[in-house]
Amino acid sequence: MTKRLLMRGAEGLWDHVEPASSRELLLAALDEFALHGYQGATTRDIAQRVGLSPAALYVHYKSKADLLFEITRIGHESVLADAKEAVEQADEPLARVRAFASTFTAWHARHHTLAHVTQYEIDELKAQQLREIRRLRRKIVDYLDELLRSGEADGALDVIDRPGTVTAILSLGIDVARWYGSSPSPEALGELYGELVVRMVSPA
Amino acid sequence: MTKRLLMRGAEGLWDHVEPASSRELLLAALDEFALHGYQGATTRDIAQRVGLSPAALYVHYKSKADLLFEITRIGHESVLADAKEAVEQADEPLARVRAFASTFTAWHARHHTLAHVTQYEIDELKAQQLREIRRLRRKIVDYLDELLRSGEADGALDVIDRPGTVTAILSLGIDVARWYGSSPSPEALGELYGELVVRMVSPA
Amino acid sequence: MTKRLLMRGAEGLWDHVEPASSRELLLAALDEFALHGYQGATTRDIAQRVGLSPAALYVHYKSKADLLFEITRIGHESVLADAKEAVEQADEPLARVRAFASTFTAWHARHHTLAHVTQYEIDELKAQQLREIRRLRRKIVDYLDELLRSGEADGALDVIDRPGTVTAILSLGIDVARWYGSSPSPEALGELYGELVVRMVSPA
Amino acid sequence: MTKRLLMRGAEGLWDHVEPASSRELLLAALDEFALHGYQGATTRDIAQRVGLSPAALYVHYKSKADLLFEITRIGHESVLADAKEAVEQADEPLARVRAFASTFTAWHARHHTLAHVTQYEIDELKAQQLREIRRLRRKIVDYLDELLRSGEADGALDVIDRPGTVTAILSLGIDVARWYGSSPSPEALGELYGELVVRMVSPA
DNA sequence: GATGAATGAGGATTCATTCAT
DNA sequence: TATGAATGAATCCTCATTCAT
Repeated sequence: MTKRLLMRGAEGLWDHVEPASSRELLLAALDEFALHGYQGATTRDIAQRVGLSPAALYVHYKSKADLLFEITRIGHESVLADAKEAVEQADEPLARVRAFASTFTAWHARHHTLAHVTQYEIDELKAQQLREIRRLRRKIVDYLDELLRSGEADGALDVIDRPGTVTAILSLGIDVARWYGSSPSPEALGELYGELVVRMVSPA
Repeated sequence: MTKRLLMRGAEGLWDHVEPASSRELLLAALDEFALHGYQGATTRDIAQRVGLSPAALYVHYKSKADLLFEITRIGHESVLADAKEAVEQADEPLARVRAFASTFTAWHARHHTLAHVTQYEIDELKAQQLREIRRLRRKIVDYLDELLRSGEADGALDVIDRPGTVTAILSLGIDVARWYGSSPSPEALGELYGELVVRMVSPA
Repeated sequence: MTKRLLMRGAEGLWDHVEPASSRELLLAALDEFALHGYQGATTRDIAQRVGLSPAALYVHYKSKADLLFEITRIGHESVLADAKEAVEQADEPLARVRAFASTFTAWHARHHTLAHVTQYEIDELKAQQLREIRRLRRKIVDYLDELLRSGEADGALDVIDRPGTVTAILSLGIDVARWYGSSPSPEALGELYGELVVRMVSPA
Repeated sequence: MTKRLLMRGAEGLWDHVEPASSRELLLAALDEFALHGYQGATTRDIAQRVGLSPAALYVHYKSKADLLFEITRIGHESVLADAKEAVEQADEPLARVRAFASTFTAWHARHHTLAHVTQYEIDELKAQQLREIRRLRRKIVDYLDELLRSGEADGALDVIDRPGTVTAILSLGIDVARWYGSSPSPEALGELYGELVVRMVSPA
């Protein structure tokens, strides 16, 4: 079952999207959004990537924005699942923070295409969908915030400014999506950033 | 004269753009790009913001992409100038790194509109202009890298992975442009991030 | 069946263009090009003539230049077919030259709108398409050249300067497209020019 | 005085246009019109060719169409002058027709750039100017017509269809402007076409 | 004479989306 | 499910021309 959880967070990210045409269109949209940005991507090119006519897209999705919504929803759920799972395997507060930071970072490297869209294109969503995405986002912030808070309470962590530190830790991971190409490996990068974050919150 | 330097990097960012219409168009473009993204911004709206006809834009700039280029060029030059000036006022390696991180961060908060465009829209530039912007970008990376290197040589810094740490420090600052609205103050945020970065590179 | 051949070269010029909208757009473009020149014609007016939106044009053709290409291709193929067919019905060299000249001339009068575009707008084509049109053009030149050459060999014709005479004969026909309105009848004009050309190449 | 006439018709075609800027603009317009057609040519490019601002053009000419008018007027006057002068130096009807044809043809080769504009762009003129140009054109037609008529009366010429033959002779010359590049020499081409025309109108 | 700045009126083309089939 | 044909609205950009200086 550990395996199943891992897959949900990582490999099997798209398996549940049915039928195949829907899934293929979603993946094509992801690539096009990552390549040209949401505005720069065209429904024509997305459909063409899958070998369908532009009209076929509307059989599966109500609009171009719907594609973006599905993608960012899956993205946000996936990071959170990955991070939670990693955190739960550690006991010590410091280890838990390290687990969060390195997994969160590694996710952004491993899925940098998805991460890019997930993090930088959400402003293109319409109000209703944007609200739903923001709810997922807040869940991530709250989860990390609680991690720090309980560690502080313990005396196991020395946090200067909790909200500010939360933002900083997330920034380190998110910004990876801006520059990551293929190296260093997601794992190596995650490890390094985990250590940097540990230093940020370790008592002197 | 300190004042003059400060102005070059910060307040007087646009004063040298002449004539007035050129400057106003540049500022209007900046706002529109920040609001809707480069692709989403229209030349009509940019011109309208200044009270000129759409055609007037082309009296001053060869294309929409040219506006973006000018903006990002000014942006990159401004951060680097700001950061350098702050660093030069500190003596100790640790203090210099702190100066860099806090100034770099504060710049991204203070000029978050400009910073947003500068950091997230450069992919829309054509090859030639992109190359020039990348040159400026490398200058910033190299400058910080040298700061860490010389501190390490001194024994004043403990850097785990220099290139990785350079990226992390820059990420902290750059990502501010993604989320910053109006608080905390650029100075406060800079101070916090400066301290976090100091912890990242302080010897145990 | 003679009738069928005649139609291929003349009446049925556009029948094979499918679907109807494509054909109608092509004919509308022909009229607009003839009326205002290629540059002066607008895609808006072309579409409007057919009762379609400007965008509809791009469902059927990649660009305005594509319309011009199709028109000139059909034009060139049609003259050559007409001329060849007429020539093949004559036996004597002099009669064959007369057949060519009168048919070539009559074609330019009968289809003077098409002829105008075919002869005077090809410079607006892009390199690749221009090359293809020039290939067709050379076929016509070569065909007439061979007609004169074999007649000379026979001793049936007295040609002063073969390439120059070829050019002159073609010029007589082509220039018709510049001035022709509605009279004299294509047939009458063809007959006259046939006779003039016969005089040009008859032995004393 | 022969010299003066020659110059009026040929070399000194533009000398009388004053001041220099006016003349240079006219020549620049000629080149641009020949290169891109009247519609395709831009006032910007015309002015740039002379090193002036686009606005300068309007100091010298009322509009782009005015430039075209001046050019075509000069062109028409020049051919007619050339042809008349040549005809007047011959005595025999046949020789006079030959002189007309060869000179008219040679002019179109020698001044093929000017000839192109003169012959193919007049439709772009506004009614008033078009009328004036047509008047000049009719003068040429009438002159040639009278040449044939008097030759016929003499019995020196055998003309099948006078108006048709007039058109044919003019066509031979005019069409040169469509294809002429740099060879054969204007004189050689004129000689050939003169001979072809002589054959057209010689008694058996 | 000459020009820098400005503009009104388009111009070709693109695009998300619809709908009858 | 899928698509060919169609479109309304927009987009960037161009151009002949004007006018205050």
